[in-house]
Amino acid sequence: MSWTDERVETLKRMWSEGQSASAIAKELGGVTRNAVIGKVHRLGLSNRTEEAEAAPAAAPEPEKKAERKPAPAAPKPAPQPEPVAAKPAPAPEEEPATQAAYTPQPRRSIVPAGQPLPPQPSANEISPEALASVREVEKKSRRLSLMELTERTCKWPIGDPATDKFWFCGLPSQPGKPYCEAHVGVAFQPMSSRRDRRR
DNA sequence: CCCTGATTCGC
DNA sequence: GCGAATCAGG
Repeated sequence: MSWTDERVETLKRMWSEGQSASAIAKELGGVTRNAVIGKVHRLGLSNRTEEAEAAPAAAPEPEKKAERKPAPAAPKPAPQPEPVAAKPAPAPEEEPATQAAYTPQPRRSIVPAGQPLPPQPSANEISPEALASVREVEKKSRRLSLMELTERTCKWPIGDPATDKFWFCGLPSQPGKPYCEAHVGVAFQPMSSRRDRRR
């Protein structure tokens, strides 16, 4: 794999979004996180640190001349490294909901950058045995927060996202699966047993 | 142990 | 320029 314009673009975008090098590498495919990090540095967009400059000191960097790329040939719209444009990416954080006001928020999908996910153990039609099993697992859950999830942690949501009583299972997930063994069981039910389940 | 980014350096 | 190996952390 080589760094085509498109791939570099994806890299830049994801990096600026705060995605981790490994996540980017996985997205791109064909490269390791090392490759991504190396590229990031070569591109000079290492510092994810831009803003955060409310300090009194005016000129933080009396740079030399105001040299700018004259853009030799390509009259591109100049996607140059904007000085202080990118915003810190408003984290999709939910207010802890001070057990008082319970604003029925239209639960938006709360999920990293991954593509799969949003299950919803709620109003499902699962066998009582399976449910009991899940309950049992929930007691052992690591209660991870969104930020703590990785490719190897179970992403089964537990609790109500609208309250602070919400977390993810977090137990070791099955290789290649988003959930732990127990949750894989209830998440991926064969059509056969699923069908015909009377209401 | 899982993960993160940073750096080095042979290619 | 590239990225594996390595380093330095959390």
